[in-house]
Amino acid sequence: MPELPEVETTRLGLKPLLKKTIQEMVVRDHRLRWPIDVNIKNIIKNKVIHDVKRRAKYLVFVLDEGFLLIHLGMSGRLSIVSKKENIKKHDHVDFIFQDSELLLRFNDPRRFGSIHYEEKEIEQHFLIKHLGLEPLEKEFNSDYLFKKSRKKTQCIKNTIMDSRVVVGVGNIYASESLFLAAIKPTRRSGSMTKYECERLVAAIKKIIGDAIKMGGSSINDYASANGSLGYFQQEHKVYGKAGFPCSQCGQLIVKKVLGQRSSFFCKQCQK
DNA sequence: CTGTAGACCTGGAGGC
DNA sequence: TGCCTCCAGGTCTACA
Repeated sequence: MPELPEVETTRLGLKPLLKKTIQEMVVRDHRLRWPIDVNIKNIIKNKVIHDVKRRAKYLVFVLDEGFLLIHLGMSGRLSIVSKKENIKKHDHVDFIFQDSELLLRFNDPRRFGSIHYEEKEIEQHFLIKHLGLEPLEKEFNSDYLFKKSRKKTQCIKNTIMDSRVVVGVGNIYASESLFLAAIKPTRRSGSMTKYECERLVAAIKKIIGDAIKMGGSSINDYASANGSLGYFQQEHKVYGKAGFPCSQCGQLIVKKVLGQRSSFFCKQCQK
């Protein structure tokens, strides 16, 4: 999927939908990570989109009443396209608007994405309520990570990818952040010093912040809502670079599976 | 409570 | 060309 910077890039690309009224939601395939509730299309009909926010990797459409919650999973994409645009494979859902030649199209080959409606408090939704801090908020700091990592025996990479601790640190940015902080992904979380937590928090904020500024990582032609491509993938220092020399020291980058996910790092630079 | 493996699903790449 | 295996941006759920 899109990692957090890609979701944020998508969110920014959805601005043209503000103040538009949803005329119809067309569901061609309801079989997403959770089946799309058959009632949603009736509930959101004629509602106005007042804002599009983001919590973790969830896009939150603020309607007159209630919220539409969309997750892109691994391969999901939201694009604003012309009503005349041909329907392609995996174009599962369309949102059609009143007085508009454009529509919002949800495409997701692997169907790990999801679409939910929450009537009341979005923070109480079952997919949202357990979530930890946003990486860019100031409460996510070295004191917090140090406290959270105490007594943990798991690898630090798994801890920073745990959404109950901090959200939005996906597989690419976890490897990149650990490289920038010069910390081995296999380090036991409980062994992290206060200073290392400080470096890691700073690295996560820098990597994610920079990636957002650059429009995300366009792996496999990932594109934002307006079709533009991101450039952050050109900045990857270790992710997907197994066997290539480290940009810092020249030693070959290695790949190791942690928590069933590929992790990339430099044995020389990361301790 | 913690940590890990399995599950969901499609498609592309590479080997034979 | 076809078939097989492996791998992929996420994260919930079950189980030890």
